[in-house]
Amino acid sequence: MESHASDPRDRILETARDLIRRFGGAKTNVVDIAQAMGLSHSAIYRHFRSKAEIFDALAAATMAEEAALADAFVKADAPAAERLAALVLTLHRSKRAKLADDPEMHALYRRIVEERPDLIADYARRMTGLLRLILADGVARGEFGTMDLDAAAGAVRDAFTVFIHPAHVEAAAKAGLDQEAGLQTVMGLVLGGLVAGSIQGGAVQEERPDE
Amino acid sequence: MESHASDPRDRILETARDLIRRFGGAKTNVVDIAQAMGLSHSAIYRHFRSKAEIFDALAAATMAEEAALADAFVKADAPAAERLAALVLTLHRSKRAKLADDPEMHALYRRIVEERPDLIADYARRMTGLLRLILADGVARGEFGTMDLDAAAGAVRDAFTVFIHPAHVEAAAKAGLDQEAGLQTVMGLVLGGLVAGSIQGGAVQEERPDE
DNA sequence: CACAATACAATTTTTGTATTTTGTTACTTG
DNA sequence: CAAGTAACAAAATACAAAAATTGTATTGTG
Repeated sequence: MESHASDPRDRILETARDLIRRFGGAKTNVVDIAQAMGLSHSAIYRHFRSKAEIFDALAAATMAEEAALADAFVKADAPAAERLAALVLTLHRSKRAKLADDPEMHALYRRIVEERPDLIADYARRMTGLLRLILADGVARGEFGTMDLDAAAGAVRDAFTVFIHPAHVEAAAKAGLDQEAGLQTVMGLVLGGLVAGSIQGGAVQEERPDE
Repeated sequence: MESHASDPRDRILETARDLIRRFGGAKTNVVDIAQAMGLSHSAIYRHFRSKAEIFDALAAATMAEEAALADAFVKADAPAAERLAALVLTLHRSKRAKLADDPEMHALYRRIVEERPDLIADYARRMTGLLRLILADGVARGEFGTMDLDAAAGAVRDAFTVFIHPAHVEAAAKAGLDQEAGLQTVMGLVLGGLVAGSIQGGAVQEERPDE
């Protein structure tokens, strides 16, 4: 886990990120990245097997940041309902902020979400795991009723996907809509359901690749 | 509301649909449609102002079919919870079936969903209205607790978007996943929340363009 | 005069080609 | 041998010319 700024992989990623922010993902190529670092482009291929791997790594980094953001709420000491609500709201705002502050990186992320279902499946799995932890804690604390934790975590993820999926967030933003009120309402509904308890999967709950 | 097969507009739409099914939306042009009807292409322009209008009308027809499908559950005489569950499940299965049986028309629909937020907003509005009717009935019957109907209907729509939005349904299908179990679980959660009641909007609930 | 065909201008798509970019390999250098 | 360069083949991209498609205006016909 060494994340020195001198790790060549990280330096490449940071340079790439900088170029993408300035000129966009479409106009950034491997030669440019190498040039910005004072190297020949083939030096890059010592550390990444392809251009796609560089771009994927940037998207993966974004996902990791979000997972870290979410993780804070899993570890926090507060009622599960509060943590769940705060987690989802934070992720939503993070996506919105990224769209506004860093549109080129958002566009890259959005593209990769569309063409790399496997990366998304991993991300969804990780996030669902975090949700599961909060739900389990909520049950342990007596806040929530009984439930099939895996099914419930997947259901919570699905119910909030529309507030976190970059394509939906972007569509809402372009239409000039604020999704936060809707998010709060869905949260009210879901928390009501969780408190009522007896949540079971309709069958074995599969993994879902969306998000 | 005359829908004779002899209405020229309908005949054009049916011909277009047939060609799209056979050769795909990309390879179907106005000249082809006219040719298939034994007309010159300019005759088509007596009835449609542009090619886009033809394609949009096909998507709108699909939306109307779904709205009709949903409407049956609004009018049915059964507990609101049952009707709500059946409505959402039916819409989900309808999208899945379309994807499997009519992939070219599904692709066209998916494309239009992406590039015509206004059409989608209308569709979402109509569907949300239907959901609202069921919710109102549920409250009247004493099945559900009190709620801000507009906010609740929007929240239900948002929570199930992932099971009905063509992009999500397609992504799940491509990954070989069945979404029905997840849908049932979300439904359990949402119904729990609706029964518990006291659902309010976080603020004034805006219209949402997704779906 | 209603309706359809033809002719035509404006776009858009396709095709073939030149250029750039990617990714590999063989070769330097400290 | 770790890190990099230079040279090169393969693939992707950009571009310009040709072809088609779209949409409109004009003309023809029952």
